[in-house]
Parts: sequence; structure tokens; C-alpha cells
Amino acid sequence: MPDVLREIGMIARALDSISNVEFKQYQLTKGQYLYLVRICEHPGIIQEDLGKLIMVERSTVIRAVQKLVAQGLVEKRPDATNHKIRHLFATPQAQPIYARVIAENTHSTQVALQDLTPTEQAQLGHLLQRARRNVAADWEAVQRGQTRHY
Amino acid sequence: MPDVLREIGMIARALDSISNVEFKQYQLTKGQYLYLVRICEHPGIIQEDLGKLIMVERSTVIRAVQKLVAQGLVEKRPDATNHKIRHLFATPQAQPIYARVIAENTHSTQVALQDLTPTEQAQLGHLLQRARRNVAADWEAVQRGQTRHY
DNA sequence: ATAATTTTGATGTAAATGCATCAAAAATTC
DNA sequence: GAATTTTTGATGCATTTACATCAAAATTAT
Repeated sequence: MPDVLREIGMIARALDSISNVEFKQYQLTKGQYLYLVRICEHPGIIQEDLGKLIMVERSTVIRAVQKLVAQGLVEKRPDATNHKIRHLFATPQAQPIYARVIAENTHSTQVALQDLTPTEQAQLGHLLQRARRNVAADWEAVQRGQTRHY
Repeated sequence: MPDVLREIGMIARALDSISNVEFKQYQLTKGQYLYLVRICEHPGIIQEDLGKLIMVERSTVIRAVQKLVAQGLVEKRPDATNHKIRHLFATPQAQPIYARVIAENTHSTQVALQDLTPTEQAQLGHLLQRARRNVAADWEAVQRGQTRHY
């Protein structure tokens, strides 16, 4: 069994840190780009689901979103019937930043996949998707306080 | 071009957060397992190279190592001729913890790859290795202060 | 050899992260 | 329908992370 964990960890840390450096010019601090992009692509999403989408802790999501709201990039709107949830929407000011983040992420992907054939790229995408689905179940269980046994 | 970045980010965050939860029982706080494992496997490594191995910032490595030293899990030894560097070694107390970390990481990998055939697993490993090498060059350049253009 | 640059380690400071906990609304159970 | 549990949001606190900067040793250039 190949040690895919370490490879994945290295790639993730490397690209995340590059992104963070580059997005400082748009006043985005560490990690903020992640939340902003997902909110842009899922208008009306609630914070709880945003956490599951990115796979980060609830409290982390909430603070990140609070900051985006303070910066005028995101809006929280109450629900008409469910008084517990808040829907998130990106503001018009977020749009140009969103475009830049996507451009940068696309470039990073190109760098990562530069010497892979289109077939290999597709293959990698599919295999990663399957691995991610496998992992998501465990992650949500641990978030709910369950313990893994092995 | 498939969006491998997001898949990789999700998997990395999910498994890292699970690991962090589980290793608290060994008094390892967030991220420490990463450093400890690499030091165990590379006796005598210096902090600078440890950063490149894990792909984290130099100052982050230094504080993480300082803490492991304070916990008695790692030792810093000066070099006989080069007075600038410090070699890192895991102490005997680190060994049982190392074994547990490896066991947990192996389990996580099994979960992630559970429904992939051995061929698919190998393929994923190879493709990720290539992507990681591609990314490493960019990461080291950005760490040295260079700007990417795209 | 001397000067300039790079490497390696370290720390102050600001910020994100994540656990524990609370609170209120909603959903479920009895 | 009342009581219990779950869901969703929020905050205090301890910790890691990372940038900027410094310092000293080593390397390279002049």
C-alpha cells in the first residue's frame, strides 16, 4: 500500500501556503480564500454545511465567515422560517477576488499536473474523488465524537 | 483538467484533524506527529531540511521541534565541525509513540484506499508522487521570496 | 583576505485553528 | 404535547502557524 497520505499532505500544505502568500494582495489572510470560493459557488449555503464541504471544524468556519462579513465580502441573511440558520451570500465586491482565486488555483493545478497525460490527469481526479469520499465518512464520525478502532 | 486541488485539500484536512484528535492521548498537540515521525525516520536531520521534507515554514518547524525537545521526545545535538546546524534525534521515549502514529496513519490510508484495487492504489501513489515533485519546486521558490507569474 | 551573500537558527507579534462550552431553535421520542 | 436530543451558531481560551526580523556561522565573490 503506497503512502499516499504523506504525498497528499505535502501537496496540500505546499499549495495552500503558496495561495496564502499570493492572496495577501487582496487582503485575504490565511485560509480565507477557501471559504470565499465555496460561498461564491454555493449561494445561500449555511455555515454548518460549509464546514462539511471544506472539512473544517464548525467554530473555525464561523470565525472565518465573520471576518469575511466584516470585510464586506460576504453577507449573512436569516431564513424566513427556520430561525436558527443563516444563509451566506458573496457580495458583488467578492466577485473579482473570486475570479483571481480561481485563476491562481487553476495555475497551481496546472503546475501539479504538468507532465501528466490527459488520461493520467483524469485518472488521478477519479481516484482522489473516491479516496475523499471514503475519508469523509470517517471525518464526520470523528467530528461527532466517535472513536475509530483499528 | 480535474480539480485535484480541492480533493487533495479535503483529504489532507480530514485525515490531519482525525490524527490530531487521536494523538492527544499521547500528549501530542496539533501537527506534532508530523515532525516526530520524520525525525524518527531521519536521525540526525537538521531543522532546515525537516521543513523541506514536510513542506512547512522554517519558524514553524523550529517551534514544533522546541516543544518536542521540551517533552523529552527529541534531542538536539550540535555538529562537530559546523557550528551553525543542530542535528535532531528521537529519544527512546519517542519509539512507542512513533509506532502508534505509524499504525494510525496506516489505518487512515487503508480507509482512504479501501475500495481501490491494488493496481489503482499503486497508480494513485505514483501519480501523486509526480504531482508532489512538480509542486515542490514552486513551493521552494515561493519560500525563497520569488513570485509566480500566470 | 575582505566583503557581500546565503544558510540556519531563533524570537516577537499577529492571526487562524480547534476544543470546551454555552444558548436557542428545531426535531425526535415518549 | 411535554420532555429529551440534535442541530446550528457563537465565544473564551490555549495553541499552532507564519511573517518580519535579527544574529551568527558558513559560503561565495571580489
